[in-house]
Amino acid sequence: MPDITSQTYTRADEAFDCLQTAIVKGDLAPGDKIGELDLCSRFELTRGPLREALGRLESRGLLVRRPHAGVKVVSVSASELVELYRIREVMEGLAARQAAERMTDQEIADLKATLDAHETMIDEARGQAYYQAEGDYDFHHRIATGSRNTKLAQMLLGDLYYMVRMYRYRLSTSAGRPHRALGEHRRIVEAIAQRDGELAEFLMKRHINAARENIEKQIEEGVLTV
Amino acid sequence: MPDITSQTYTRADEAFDCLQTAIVKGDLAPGDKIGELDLCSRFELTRGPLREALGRLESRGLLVRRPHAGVKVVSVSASELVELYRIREVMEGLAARQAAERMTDQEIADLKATLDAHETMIDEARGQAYYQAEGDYDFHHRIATGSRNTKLAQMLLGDLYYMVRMYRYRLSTSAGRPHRALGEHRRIVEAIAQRDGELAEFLMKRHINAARENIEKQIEEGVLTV
DNA sequence: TGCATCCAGATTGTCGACAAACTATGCCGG
DNA sequence: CCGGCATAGTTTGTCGACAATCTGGATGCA
Repeated sequence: MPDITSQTYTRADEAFDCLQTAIVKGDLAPGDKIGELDLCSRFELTRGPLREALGRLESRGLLVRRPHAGVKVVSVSASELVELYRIREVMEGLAARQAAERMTDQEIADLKATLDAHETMIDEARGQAYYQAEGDYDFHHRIATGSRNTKLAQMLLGDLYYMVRMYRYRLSTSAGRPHRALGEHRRIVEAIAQRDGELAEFLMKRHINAARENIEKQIEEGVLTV
Repeated sequence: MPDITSQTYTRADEAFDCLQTAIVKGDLAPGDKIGELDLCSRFELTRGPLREALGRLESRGLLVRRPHAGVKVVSVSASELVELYRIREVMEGLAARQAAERMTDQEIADLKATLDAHETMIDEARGQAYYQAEGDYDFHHRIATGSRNTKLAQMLLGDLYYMVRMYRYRLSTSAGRPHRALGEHRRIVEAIAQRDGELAEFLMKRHINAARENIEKQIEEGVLTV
């Protein structure tokens, strides 16, 4: 019997993961024209699997490809980043509502514990920005999966979050925002724990709206290029 | 100068389109295990481009792939179809709101003309189901692009609609629904024409909600297998 | 009879090489 | 001096073949 857990990673999967993280972490800057054999030598694989991975990345919108002309990392303008948050607002609002209806008590308890861990991290102020960013991602990740909506989770985790994270390292978290964000998170979890889907949706939408406004402020201040 | 409009279709693109339409039209039934060289002989191409296309389809959620075990068309359960409509509700609501804010007067006029064309088609009752289905798709398509939200349109047109259309041919449109749907469309367009984004969003959400309830009714009646 | 094991066949993953298309450099004409 | 064009070089798209892995049936044993 084939071990169902072994998942047998193929070279294409490996290439896909490597490229995706490379793009998200910024090792491959937006707008870069990257050659296929450059990537082959960098990741120790041949062009076959690589091209398959490139196809997947293109389909997810992280790469743009012009036939015979090469592939370059997609460059998301600041205005498009704002549009991304508008999508997040409605989709994560839905996720929060469904999570309130469907999450198990155990999952909710874990979610609370996660927030406690985030709080100590923020209070200790060590690597504030990084940990806050990862903690934020963790929080939204749990709610997306908790919605029990397969396609919704797939779209959020597989598409939107990667594009948002591409720009996360550029965004300066304004002082005091981590604490405020944590408070918003706590209120959302409370609503979920009370199984109040309507409230959870409202709070989540407002939470992401606040994040969007924060970004728009940075754009006006010229911190982020349009 | 290379003609920007010529787009130079590559074999992989061709394979992608062929497979996508084959899946949507039902030529490849959900759950089918399909072999790579079967597909190669069917579409007159080799495994290289085919595998690239398969990677894209998999990334879009139309196929599932297990290493060394082959690829099969994704089978969306009826409950998952309902979840899809929940996503559509919030995303198309957003699209309608942004369309109300951003569509040009010309686009709105075209949209109205489209609805008029649909009405005559429905009244003449020729190919009612088919034309209604295509007309409905056309309507939503225009609003998605009219939102000027690149990623939103991409997710709707490139992901959700294909999965919904996979099941469209199974859904029996209940008598009188085309007329009612057309009326709902008209009201949405009116709101857009008046630049009332909030109302457009509300009406669109209600419109898709009605479609979802129609599907749920069919599920209860056993028309659609769960 | 039922179950586990093994083997054969077919299928998938991977690789290297050939042909077509684009980019850039240099040249020519105005 | 500038713009357009031809050519060389590189990169991409495509193809066929080899090796690793999974599926299904037959076999042996309890």
